[in-house]
Parts: sequence; C-alpha cells; structure tokens
Amino acid sequence: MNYRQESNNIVITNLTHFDIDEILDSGQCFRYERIGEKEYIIVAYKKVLKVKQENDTIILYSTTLYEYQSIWRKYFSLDDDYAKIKSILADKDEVIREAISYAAGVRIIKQDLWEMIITFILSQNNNIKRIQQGVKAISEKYGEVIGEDGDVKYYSFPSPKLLVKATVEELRRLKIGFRDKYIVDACTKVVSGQVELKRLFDMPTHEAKVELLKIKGVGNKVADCILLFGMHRYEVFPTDTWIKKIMVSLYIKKDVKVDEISKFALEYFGEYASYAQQYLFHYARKNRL
DNA sequence: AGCCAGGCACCGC
DNA sequence: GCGGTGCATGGC
Repeated sequence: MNYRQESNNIVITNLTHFDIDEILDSGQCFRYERIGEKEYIIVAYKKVLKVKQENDTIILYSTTLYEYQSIWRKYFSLDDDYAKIKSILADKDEVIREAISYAAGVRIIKQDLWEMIITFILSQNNNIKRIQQGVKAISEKYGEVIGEDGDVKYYSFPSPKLLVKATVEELRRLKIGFRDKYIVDACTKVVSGQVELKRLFDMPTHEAKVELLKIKGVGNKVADCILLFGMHRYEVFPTDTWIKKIMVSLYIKKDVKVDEISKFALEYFGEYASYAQQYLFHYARKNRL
C-alpha cells in the first residue's frame, strides 16, 4: 500500500483486501450514499468524504494529508494486516474459508464511539434500512451542517451535548420506535459523566463493557458492536440472529444460547474472532441462511 | 398480509 | 438464574 497527494485528493495505491462496496454494505456503517460505480459519499467524524475505488486504487477527494493521517487511515483500517488475518482464519476450516472468499474485501472500519453507541442502540430488533433512516433523522435534527452540495446538506452526527437536548417525544417523531427512551438514557449518562467515554479507551475490554452496559438499551450484543466498531476491540464476537443462525447450523450443530456461541467462537477463532464474525455475518446475510 | 428485524428490559418463577 | 413476552415501526 502506498499513498500520495494529488492536488486536493489523496490517492491510495496497491491496496489489497479492500472492496468499498463490501465494506459499506457489511452492516457496520450506516452513513453513506452510493453515487456511482464503486463511488460513495461517506459522513464520519464531522467530515463529508467522497471516495472512489478503481481496482486496487482508492481516491479520497477534497481532503488533506493531515485528515488522511488523523481520520481516514484509521477509519479504513489501513494499518491492519488482512493478509495475515485471513490466512490464520482460513487455516481453521472450510466454512470460514468460504465466507472469506465470498467477501474478500470486507474490513472492520473504525468509527466514532459515541455514534456507535447510539447507532447500535437503534439496531436492536430493527433492520438495516431503518437503522440508516434513524441515524440520518437524528443527524438532520440534532447535528450541525458540515457540508453542502447544491441544495443537499450534510449533517454531522450530534455530540452528546447536542443530542441531550432531545426529548422522548421529539425522538418518537423521528420514527425510531421504543428505542427513543434508551437514547435519552445514553445522553443523560454520558453528559452527566456516569459513563465517561474518554476513559473507556484506557480500560480493558471487559471493564469498558461493564460501563457500556450501564446504559439502558445496551445489552451484551450491542455492547460488543460498540466495542468492536467504535474502539476496535477485536476480542469480541457480537452474536446476533444472523450469526446465531450460521454458527448453529455450520459449527455447533445444535440450538444453544447466544452466550455459548460467543464463548465457543472466542475460543475457536482466538484473537481474530471479530474478523471471523464479520466475514460470517456478511456471508450469512447475503446468502439468507 | 403477515412475519420479522445486527435485542433488550421487565416480569414471573 | 432462567424462560417468556412486549416492544414501535415498516421492510420485504
């Protein structure tokens, strides 16, 4: 992998194990819009990024080296050794080999912790389309304008300070359903300091999880997603309905509880469990297992 | 049309 | 500690 600046753009070349379609459509990112062939607008970290992939070249438009280094490099997990990760996982068995080859360009991207907390609260008992709509509605009502393109405005995801102004009644009008009260609880606990986001990064994963579980609407699975997508704690294995289906049918071969599935997967896949989870999730969802 | 969605809190035992 | 249930809303 190499990168260089070309006028206002950053051009990344020789990037392997990267497919922008698969990355964005893998159920971890909800703020993007397809504008062309392998071409997207992504909103993250108060930035609006146009990105385009041409084979093993990625172009990040209208950005700077500083932004690349401070945001996008981490966001797209460009320092992770996917060749190594895949090779270790592929040695395990035929199932995971199949899942990896099915979506070889999937990556676990690094997004904003606070945004992941709210996003994955929204995700419970919901579908991906409606999660996207919910995040968009919240951003447009409580976020700030961070870019304009003609008459289209782009909004940042609201900080805790901005979102804490929301009431249950207001949120209910955004059609996010029963999750409205959980969002209010998350805002209250974060703004009051009952849950200190900055401290989470210094904590061991299990301690950070205990903190996250203080928030109503954050259970075992949502906490795992937050730890993974917002903090890159790879030693988790979020077990949702899709993962449960694929693990029960292809690995465990009997109906067991989700806790047991996570435990099995963490032992079996070891330190790369979460990467395995991401490949398996994508595979299960696309094949409607 | 009706089942279900990247689950969770809350309730009885 | 466990298992059962209701939940807002709309995608499919």
